Amino acid sequence: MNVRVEGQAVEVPAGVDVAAVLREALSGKKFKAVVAARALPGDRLLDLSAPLPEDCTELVPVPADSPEGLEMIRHSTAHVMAAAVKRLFPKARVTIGPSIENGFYYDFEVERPFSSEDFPAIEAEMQKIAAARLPFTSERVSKAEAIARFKAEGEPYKVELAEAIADDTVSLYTCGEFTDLCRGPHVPHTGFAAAARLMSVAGAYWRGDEKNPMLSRIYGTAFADSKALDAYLKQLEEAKRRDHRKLGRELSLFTFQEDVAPGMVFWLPKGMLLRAILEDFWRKEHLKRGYDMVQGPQLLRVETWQRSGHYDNYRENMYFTQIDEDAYGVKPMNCISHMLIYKNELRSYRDLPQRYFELGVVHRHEKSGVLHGLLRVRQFTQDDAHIICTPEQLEGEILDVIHLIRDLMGLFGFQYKVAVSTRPEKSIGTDEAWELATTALEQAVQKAGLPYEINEGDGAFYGPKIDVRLLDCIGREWQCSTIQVDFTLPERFDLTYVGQDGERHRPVMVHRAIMGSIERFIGVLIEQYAGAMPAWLAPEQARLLTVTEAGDAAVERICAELRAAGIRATADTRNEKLGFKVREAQVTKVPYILVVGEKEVQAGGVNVRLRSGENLGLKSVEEVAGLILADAAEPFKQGGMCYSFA
RNA sequence: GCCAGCUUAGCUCAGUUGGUAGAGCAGCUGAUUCGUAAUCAGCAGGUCAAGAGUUCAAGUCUCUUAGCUGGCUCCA
Repeated sequence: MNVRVEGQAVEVPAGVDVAAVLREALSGKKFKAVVAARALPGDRLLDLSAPLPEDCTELVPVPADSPEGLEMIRHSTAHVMAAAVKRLFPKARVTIGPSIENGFYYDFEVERPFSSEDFPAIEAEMQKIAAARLPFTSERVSKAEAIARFKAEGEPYKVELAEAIADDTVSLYTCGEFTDLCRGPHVPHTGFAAAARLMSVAGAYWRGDEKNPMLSRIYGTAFADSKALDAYLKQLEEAKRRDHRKLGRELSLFTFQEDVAPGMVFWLPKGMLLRAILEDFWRKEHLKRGYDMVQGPQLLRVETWQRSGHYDNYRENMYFTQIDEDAYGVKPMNCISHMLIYKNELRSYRDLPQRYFELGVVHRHEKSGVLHGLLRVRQFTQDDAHIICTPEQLEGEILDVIHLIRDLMGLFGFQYKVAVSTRPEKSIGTDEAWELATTALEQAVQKAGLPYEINEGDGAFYGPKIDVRLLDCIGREWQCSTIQVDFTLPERFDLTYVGQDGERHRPVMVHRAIMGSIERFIGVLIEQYAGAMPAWLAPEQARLLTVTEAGDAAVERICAELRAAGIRATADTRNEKLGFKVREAQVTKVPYILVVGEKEVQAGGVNVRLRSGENLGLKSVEEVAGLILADAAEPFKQGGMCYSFA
């Protein structure tokens, strides 16, 4: 048979393995860095030791440092780690060990959970296995035989996994004395697992279910070579410098007092100013886009939460308070108030859609282990809105919301992922309603031209949703925007509008948040900009520095002028050396550093230094004010930027 | 809530085989008046997260609780 490899035709006798074909076609050196091959047609990923498929017409080598190659190295390294663990802890039971983004993990059932103190021994054993360059060999056996073998080895989790496989035969991979149930493929030998590092331990439930036993998980990472591994570890260190919790302290933005109010933010003057600017911008943007601002009470009577279903479904996350005979629930969401505002008068189809916007402060008693700086707190502010509309208006309303999401994310340059979540098993509402809402969501995302994935069965019990997730500095995903279609609450609260026919009809409600929570959004924002906020958001836009006290009067005067022009300027007239004051302004990320010394006093201007270190030289006060104001112009005001009403 | 680790001055961290606490930065006081990332000196600052236990003696060993960090489950 004839096969093409990188454009070159190779003559292959039947039954020859993939490695032999590649070796024939490629130079020896190039072949070393190849860990697998793709077979066309069919796009199958093959072990190098696998026999070449009969129908194969083309082979594409998979290099070790390609995304696919790395995935294989990591998956194989997970096996090597499991082999090392079984040598050191023979009683450990193996479960699963996939590759994940940036690494891999393996879950074990052990008497004593692993701690990072176990890492040196495990890593040393892994190095031994890697140095031995043991081949990964695969075999296909009957399901019954695999189950019998895992039973004999005392591996109940593997038995359970094998039993769940639909096929009659299963594939097993062996390296050294360790055999694992695995679909493969794997790298040719354990030498490819040499550039590995164990990262952390974690408890993880078997199959991700809280009711199952907790396993001990070891996270690790692996790369094609040690140089790439070192580069990755260095990059992780760099990323930690952008951690919003560290920057929040360094830039005096916010603080936590864990003993007093765990999971709740104390906003310091600069952080509160940043937040106020962001909120102010956001309110104006909502008014421009046809929303009305409303605000409901912080507490609602318990009976109302019973009616909404929160008392039955969400009680463990709510705070309650009681005075005399009156019991109240602190709101965990804003939707109830918005519906009650809708119901305040009789609505006509001419009034729809009603779009209620609220920067609503909500409290949710999150489990203690999940809190994380600004990104996961117990008291937070949602940029929440509820759109109450007719079924016919649904798709257009959703499209507008998606445009708003796209504009905001584009404004800050965020990378984000969109997912449409469909009807879960436990849900309420008619098939038609679900169909209508899901279609509306999907069509809107498609019309907006956003790539998205479908999360089958991941919707809320009352309706399907769109979620948008942003990445923090080390690549963790945080859900921010959400659009949810809801038929249930309008039903429960008997929302109606009078149609053209004079009859009462049931409106649909869309719950939506764009930033998600102001706290979380600011947290991700700080990491996105590494603390150097754009001029329009910077709490302190310009700082005037004196060289000696001879400049004090000029600096005070210029500072007042800039403030009068609407610039957030401060003056640093402390008796310190200029270098000291410049450094301090620079580390606190002030966008404009304005120096006033003898020269500038005489010329009647300031010396302009940017936080990048660039020096723009002497400029008049008017010039500088113009410069800063242009730089700090509110986004969306600037020529059509980000706008997309197509 | 579950698993592992951590908690020493406002911040970042030292602290020996158990012998009763130390630095830098920040703060305060004074000197210094200086040109683009750290001027010098002095002073002050701690129930070593909280509680209990072992011990002649605990920052150090054991247990309990709280909080934090990284995960799991959940979630904006």
